[in-house]
Amino acid sequence: MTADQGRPEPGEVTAGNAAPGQVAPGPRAAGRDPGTARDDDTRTARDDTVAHVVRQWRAVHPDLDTDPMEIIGRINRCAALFQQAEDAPLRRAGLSRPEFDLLGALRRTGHELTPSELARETFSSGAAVTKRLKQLTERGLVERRGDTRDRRVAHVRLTDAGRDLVDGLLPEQLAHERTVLAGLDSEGRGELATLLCVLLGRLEGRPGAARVTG
Amino acid sequence: MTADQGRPEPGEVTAGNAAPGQVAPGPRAAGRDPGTARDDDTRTARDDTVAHVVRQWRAVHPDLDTDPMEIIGRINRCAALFQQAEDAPLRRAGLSRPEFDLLGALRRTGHELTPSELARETFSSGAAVTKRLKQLTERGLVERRGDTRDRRVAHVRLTDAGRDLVDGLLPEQLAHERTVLAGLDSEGRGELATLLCVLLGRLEGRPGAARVTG
DNA sequence: AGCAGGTGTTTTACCTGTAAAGAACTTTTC
DNA sequence: GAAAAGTTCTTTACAGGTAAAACACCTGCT
Repeated sequence: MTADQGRPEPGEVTAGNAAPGQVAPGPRAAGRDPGTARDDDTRTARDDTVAHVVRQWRAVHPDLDTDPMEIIGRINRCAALFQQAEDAPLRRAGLSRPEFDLLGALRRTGHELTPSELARETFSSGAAVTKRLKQLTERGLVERRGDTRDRRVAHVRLTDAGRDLVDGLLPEQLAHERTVLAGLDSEGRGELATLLCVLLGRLEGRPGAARVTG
Repeated sequence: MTADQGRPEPGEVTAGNAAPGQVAPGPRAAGRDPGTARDDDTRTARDDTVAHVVRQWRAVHPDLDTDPMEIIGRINRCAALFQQAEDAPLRRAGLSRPEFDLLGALRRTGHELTPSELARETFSSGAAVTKRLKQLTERGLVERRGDTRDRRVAHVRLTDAGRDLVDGLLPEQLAHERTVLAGLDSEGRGELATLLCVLLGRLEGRPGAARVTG
């Protein structure tokens, strides 16, 4: 990911999240589930931070269905770690992620945007955008001009320097993402994208956005 | 997810603003993608905020392989939206998510923890933990006592009020997560957990953590 | 002992985000 | 054509995070 979508939280990550999520789909009671591999003894499998946390919750609340943690916890944690890793190159270029997201929004839309549009695109508040624009303008990465008919609105565009900066950083970010994703084969990646798409569909509002397989 | 993991960014997501959904994505260009299996036209699927953003990038940088965004972008966005949704009940209880994560760490481990252990468990900085503990102590949710042998260290534990608060909130969080996950069938959830586990394995350091099936 | 060096926790200075209020305009409405 | 109402953007006051330094305390070496 990269410029633009939301980060889970403002601030920075701090990295952390761990979450408890959930694990198996199964009707909590039964114990092992067949389909989903998850045994701790067999070895390697399912042994990440989240698995550990889930085990702790189960020990303390044996009655609670902790399955959701297996997914949500991992989503949160993956997001945190991805962002943490990708923040480094950004810092090197003197940008914070929110700033990069803003520049990215301008770059990908290809045209000028008003502050409110930028706020919507980057999922941040208007006040935050104002502040970021102030800094980015001072650094010569964006320029602004007032609207001719409606003097309340401003139009923001990338300078050449801003465009070059984004264009230089983007491939690097994608390359890192590709590296991590290489842990999955092509099929797995497609599957993952599809499943996340369904989830995101529900989160973004669309109720029955489940149709994926036609 | 719930207590404990981190949020992707400190700050929070700020995501706050919610994104109402995104404006209409006018699919400006047609761009089909060749290599990656995925077709957007045939059915409803693949039409979320991330899909829109990816289309924009492809239009501007046709040469760039934007595939990773389909996954990473969705992970980030899902994390942001989940947290945003789950922050509401927390606020109602007078807690921020980082605070809840801290309390959750104490609850699930079942015993006292030192500030450094709490920092590690919640993936946050020591300084941040110090500040949170100060507040939580004032509110009577945690208690601290000094170590007897090493007077530098402190031991923090939940008060009854703190324990009850977590126990009251946790089921609510899980219920919400379950609702969203209901968009996937049992098999899909298992698949998703497995794929994320592989990803997280790589992100958390383990190099060849791909073996999941034993 | 005495002290160099390491660890656990807190403090300080600063930065950035948010919510709410404010300022500057435009559009509505009577 | 004003006043009322709605927008767009900025400012203000404040909450909470971080990095780096400060503290307080242990350990090990001599």
